[in-house]
Amino acid sequence: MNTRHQTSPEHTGQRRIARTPKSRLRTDAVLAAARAVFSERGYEKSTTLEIAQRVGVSEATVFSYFGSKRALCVRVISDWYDGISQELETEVPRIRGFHDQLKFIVSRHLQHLMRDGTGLCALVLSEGRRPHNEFSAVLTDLLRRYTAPLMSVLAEARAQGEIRSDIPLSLMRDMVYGTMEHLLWQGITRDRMPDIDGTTCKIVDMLWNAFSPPKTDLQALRLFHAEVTDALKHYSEAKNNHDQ
Amino acid sequence: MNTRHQTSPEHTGQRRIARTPKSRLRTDAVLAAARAVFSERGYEKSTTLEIAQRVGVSEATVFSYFGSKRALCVRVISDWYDGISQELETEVPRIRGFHDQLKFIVSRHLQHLMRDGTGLCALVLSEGRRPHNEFSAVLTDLLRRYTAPLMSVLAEARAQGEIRSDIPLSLMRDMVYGTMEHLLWQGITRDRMPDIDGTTCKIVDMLWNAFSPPKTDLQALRLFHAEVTDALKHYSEAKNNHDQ
Amino acid sequence: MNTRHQTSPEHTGQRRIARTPKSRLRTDAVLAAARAVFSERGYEKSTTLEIAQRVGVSEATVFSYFGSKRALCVRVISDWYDGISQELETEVPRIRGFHDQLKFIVSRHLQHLMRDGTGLCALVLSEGRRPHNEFSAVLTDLLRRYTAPLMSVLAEARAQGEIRSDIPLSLMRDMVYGTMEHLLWQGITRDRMPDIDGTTCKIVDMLWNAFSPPKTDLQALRLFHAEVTDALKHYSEAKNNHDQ
Amino acid sequence: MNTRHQTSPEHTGQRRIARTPKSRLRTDAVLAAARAVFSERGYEKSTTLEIAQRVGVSEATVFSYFGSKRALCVRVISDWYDGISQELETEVPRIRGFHDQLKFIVSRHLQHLMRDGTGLCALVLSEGRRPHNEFSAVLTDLLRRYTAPLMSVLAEARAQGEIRSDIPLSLMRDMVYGTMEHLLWQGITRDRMPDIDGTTCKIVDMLWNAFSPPKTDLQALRLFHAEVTDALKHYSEAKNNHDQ
DNA sequence: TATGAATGAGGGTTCATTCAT
DNA sequence: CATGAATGAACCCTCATTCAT
Repeated sequence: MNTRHQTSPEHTGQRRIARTPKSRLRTDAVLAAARAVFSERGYEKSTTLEIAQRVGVSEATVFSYFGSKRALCVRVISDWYDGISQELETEVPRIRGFHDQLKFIVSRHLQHLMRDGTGLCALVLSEGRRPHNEFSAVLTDLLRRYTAPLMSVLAEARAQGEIRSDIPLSLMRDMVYGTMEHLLWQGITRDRMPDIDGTTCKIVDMLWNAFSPPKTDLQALRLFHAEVTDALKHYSEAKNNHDQ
Repeated sequence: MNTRHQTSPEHTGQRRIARTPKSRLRTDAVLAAARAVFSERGYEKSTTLEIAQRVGVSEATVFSYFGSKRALCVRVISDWYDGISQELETEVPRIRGFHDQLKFIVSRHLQHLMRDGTGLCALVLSEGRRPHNEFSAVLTDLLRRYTAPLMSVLAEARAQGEIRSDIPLSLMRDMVYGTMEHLLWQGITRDRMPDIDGTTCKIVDMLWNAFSPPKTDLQALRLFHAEVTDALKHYSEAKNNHDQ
Repeated sequence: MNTRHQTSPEHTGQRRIARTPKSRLRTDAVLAAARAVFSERGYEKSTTLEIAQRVGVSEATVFSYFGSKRALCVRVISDWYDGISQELETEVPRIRGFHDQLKFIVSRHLQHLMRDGTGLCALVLSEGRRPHNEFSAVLTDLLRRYTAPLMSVLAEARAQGEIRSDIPLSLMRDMVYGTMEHLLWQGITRDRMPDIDGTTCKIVDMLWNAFSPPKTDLQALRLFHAEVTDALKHYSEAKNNHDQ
Repeated sequence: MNTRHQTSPEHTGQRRIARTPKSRLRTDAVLAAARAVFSERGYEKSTTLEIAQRVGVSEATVFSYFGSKRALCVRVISDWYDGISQELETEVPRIRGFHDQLKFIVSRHLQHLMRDGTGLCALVLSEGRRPHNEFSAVLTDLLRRYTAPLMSVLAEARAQGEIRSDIPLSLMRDMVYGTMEHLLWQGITRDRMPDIDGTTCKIVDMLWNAFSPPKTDLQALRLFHAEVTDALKHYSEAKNNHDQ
């Protein structure tokens, strides 16, 4: 949750605050409050004053730890991406088989998005994805890292012939993430979140079918079925004639 | 594009403005400017001043036509939903067959989202979907109407046994819309929009497979294949024995 | 006082306010208040709030007329320079003779600097002359225009042989303006301003002597004096001898 | 550079710091950093944080040595005045003759103002001369001491009849300092400083002429010339008559 | 002695909204 | 009907200064 990757300390606008254990607690407290406020109100409607008040410090203190409102929000979103990215990077490679890998990714994703309530989910999906906005520069990299594990899994599956080759991987990725995110949007809108396990299975099942190679053997079988049926018909007719 | 359904005049905050043809032109001009500005900047960063300036009127005039910035934005988003909803409601019933209906819906959806540039797409997907925000009440209904045609199509397909019955229709809807929207987000982020026709086909193909009933016939065929193969083996063995 | 030269309306950051006669009065009122506050406190210590309060309007109104504190101050300083520049440009060419031209320039300069109290003088001399500060760009041109009349006068005087040619004109200019400005600084510091007319005469007299060509005729006269004295001495000696 | 005259320790706000050799080094380091920062940014735009960082200590430490930002700046300016005042007080009395004394003062002044770059010059001339500002009280005395050597030289010259007596000495002082400072302002503004020696000679030459007593002897000479010429004419006429 | 940390007190600027004309 | 003008209410951010450790 705190392995800073792209944003070195200097770039966060942090000022005057050293790295003592005590200040570390404050940093986390501010981060938690910011996460909460941004989640509840969205970026624009959140105020640094409210964040400060929730921590029980002055606004100036917040600015000591994070040089600007924007930097604070970037950090909140970064941490979210860091969390799930790190988990996927660690766990996915240990899993064998495309089906289980996909299932793991979907499952964890739903968990993460739902864990901090609907608000953070909205923040990440909404504020974190506005085009040309102030965050894009930083977030582009985060997004790439975040989708990388799925892309690897898809690429390997394709190499193994486990998924169809007539569809760009990016479109498959869109289907995976899009389905989940839309599902969550609906949940957010209606304030009712779905059951994770059941939903995971259903989604993965659909995705599996969507990604499976064209059922050439199915068609072959149908052909075969027709031929055999035809053959048997002739055979039985012949036999009948013969027996008669 | 302008058949007002859910928002009666009072709710838009409209004041003092009669419904003369002239005022009608003004209304449309303001709406067009608002659509442009909101698309380019997002709701929070748009200003009523800029909207007024693009129309060439004063801010006060804008407020005469639409009582508040919020009402104006609601109207812009409503119109977008109205447009596509109306089109789907009219056209979809004329189409026969689940596959073509699905294809039509996907195709039109992509078209609409991409038509006014990435901005409006972002507005609808982002501003128009924030939880608990000022728009939710109105937009919930719009969303329902907007997804209704797809839900009908899915329901009928299920009734016909054309799609699997072990998955909630809402999850299928999430997969349809989610895939498209994620695809568009990516396009927005990278400022490069996909080719509509090709993408439509690919998406529909994947969805078709995802939604198809468990391949009971495939499995039946496999079973049949096994049986026939076995039978033929016995037959040929018997024949051999017989011939010998 | 209001012939805007370098700063076109758009560059002043003015917003929303048209050019009606009424708004013109407000503009002037704000300008007057700003001139007073900037004069009393200097740029950095002045607040837009105080300026607004002196006019009896809200801060926001001030920002409607002048887009920023800086623009307001630039305008105050510009107006000062405009005033004196315009006067000099109009009047100086009508005057014959280097001495009277110089006298006019010095006199008017002292008048202008002292008219609005010591404060504005300090503003112009201090804030308006900081190197590399936010105003420099605009003020460089103003300064040039402001010193141009003197430079012309000096150049012409030099062409006429009325002033010495072994000193750069720029150094003469420094002596003219420097003397006056230092004089005023002293007055500001001690809060006691000098009498204009008497001081003007004294300054001009010193400058006249400073700028006059090396007294070649004086030296010639000295030589002549020596020769004549010598001659007379011989003459009287000769006469004495003769008389004896 | 550090002979404290007017500011006793209490007035500088200095607190808690003893006068150990070590603390002395710190004091000097802080002073040097402050001089640099104030020079580069001007008083208002300088921050105690930046000063502290350049020394490599905490802001609190700076406040231990100098009780306030203001006190620190007063000290910087005081030191500058101390430096030049002390030099002038020591050296000027050793020089004989008004001309050389004036030349020395001008030369040293230009040197000092230009030595630390344009910044300190601007600080002293601009921040250090604002009316009614927080520094005035202290600086008035500094200024007096700083101008004293010149005033003495002028007073003596007047007593000797070497300079005209119809001009207040203060006005002469304004011309001396004003010329130099304006010259330097121009240099600062254009970021190009003049050559010291050549400029000194030219300035002193002009000042010399400006201050010289009214050329009563010139007029006497003219009168004398007229008389002698006349006398000679009569003489030659008489001689002619006599010879004929 | 030195400093990490906190903050009070503003500061400039923005903008949706109102209302008299 | 249209609008010029005014503004209340925030908002983000800065920084000299204090104080416990």
